[in-house]
Amino acid sequence: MDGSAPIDPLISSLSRRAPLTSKSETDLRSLSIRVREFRPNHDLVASGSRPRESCVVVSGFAARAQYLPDGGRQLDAIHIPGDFVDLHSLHLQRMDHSVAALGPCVAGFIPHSELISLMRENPQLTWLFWQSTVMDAAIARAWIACLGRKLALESLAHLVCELCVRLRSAGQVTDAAFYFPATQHDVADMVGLSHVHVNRTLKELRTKALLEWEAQRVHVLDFDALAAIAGFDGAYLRPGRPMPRNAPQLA
Amino acid sequence: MDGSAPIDPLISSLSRRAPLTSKSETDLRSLSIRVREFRPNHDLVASGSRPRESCVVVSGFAARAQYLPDGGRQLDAIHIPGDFVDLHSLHLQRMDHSVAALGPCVAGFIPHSELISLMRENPQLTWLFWQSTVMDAAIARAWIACLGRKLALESLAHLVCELCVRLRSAGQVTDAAFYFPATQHDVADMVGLSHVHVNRTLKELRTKALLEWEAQRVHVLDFDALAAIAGFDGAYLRPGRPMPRNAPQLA
DNA sequence: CGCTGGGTTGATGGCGATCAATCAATGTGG
DNA sequence: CCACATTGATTGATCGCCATCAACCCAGCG
Repeated sequence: MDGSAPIDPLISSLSRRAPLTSKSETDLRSLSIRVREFRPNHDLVASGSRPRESCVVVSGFAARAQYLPDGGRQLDAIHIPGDFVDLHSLHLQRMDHSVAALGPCVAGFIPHSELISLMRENPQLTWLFWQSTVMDAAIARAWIACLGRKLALESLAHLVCELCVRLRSAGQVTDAAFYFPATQHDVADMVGLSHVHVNRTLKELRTKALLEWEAQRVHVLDFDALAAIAGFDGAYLRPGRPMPRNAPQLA
Repeated sequence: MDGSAPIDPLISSLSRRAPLTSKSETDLRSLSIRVREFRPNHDLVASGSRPRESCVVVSGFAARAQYLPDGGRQLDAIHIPGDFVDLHSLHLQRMDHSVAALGPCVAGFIPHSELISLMRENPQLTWLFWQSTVMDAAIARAWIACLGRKLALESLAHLVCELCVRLRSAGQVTDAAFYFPATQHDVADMVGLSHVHVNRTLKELRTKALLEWEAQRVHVLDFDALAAIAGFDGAYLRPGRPMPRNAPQLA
């Protein structure tokens, strides 16, 4: 027993939303997880595949990536430890995007069949898994607003605010700073800009003494100012509704 | 009996994804629906509210709207008859966006409590409702790619392709044309452009003989050419995976 | 010690925003 | 029946944010 299991980040992520019943925790720990390590930029999940297992980030970061016909790339989600990166693959015929490691990343793969039979007997986990996919979608909507209507400075500030809030609740922010291994090229593909313009805009945020960002370490110097610039309201990141008394069933 | 009930579009939409069991259809018809009519641009659901019911489009169109601090607006989803517009509100504390009628719209409101108790006893509907929220998210991802990395011409072509495919499967496309009551201002807020540029870009699509769009009627003259311009691949709009044998439960 | 990946900076250009005006369709009140 | 206002489509002129192209620097590394 080394005191840390690959399922721990997921358990800890879910229990931030609702106190897990002891049955839920036992059920989760009974899942078989195949653990794999990934190098930066390598695919955890391939676009077009038909996954038979779902993937949880154990440590490090992952990002969903869409490749465009012209060779361009657009990222549409960032996943931190404890996040399912493709729980929605339970419901989709084919992956409409790939998932790539952002920096070095450890991921755990859980067979769909086990997730299904687990949910069959555990309404709380059915509820929380569904809720995970819903909260993912809320983040995607915030990105849509950034991409559609915000300036570069605003979008980048928004990204930093979102990461900061999510990582803080995951306990990965210390002294207002967190580790984030994305290159400026990666960041450009998140906010829909060129890497050159990302560079200049980050410089502007640095010049304004709002943040520092070097050596894969983001230091948030003035969160409130960043949030003001970004028009950031973190409400969409808060835990969802608890499961109602008579929760839905999946069997 | 007038042969058409407000629940019909939803039933027809769900049964396109999976053959509904007779229990499912009976359960759906037993729901109480409060029907309301909305004028163009009026809110079906208000941002910031905590809905206790979910809303289904019965006829017409609705769109999710986010309002930005500077007064700007970004739409992040279009809903056609049979779509739940806010099923995710089951899981969210507060609406992080509003839902507005696009043209005249009739909507039905179903209490969350009834949806929950229905799902408690009907795994197929639990599965299909969850799947609805997942498919919504797939569409949102496609919008992210458009907003982040596509040119105006490509984005607009993509929008038309998406609408055409969705409306065709809903049986609302005849002679390659469909009714769509959005103004150019609305369209601009979908694709993240100014209404002036939307006007010019639509003109270009017209000039190229790819579509006609007047009097709220969109006529798709050359779908394949539009899809080629847009880099449109409709795979993400296809029905999701069927419910596995041992489906999850929510009770 | 050359190579490679990532960050940084400058010069130039273009896509699309903004400002502004016109026009058609519809509606409203006198 | 006709001024008048309103909404939406359309077009032109100008401006600016950001893309693109092109260097250059630096650190890590085989």
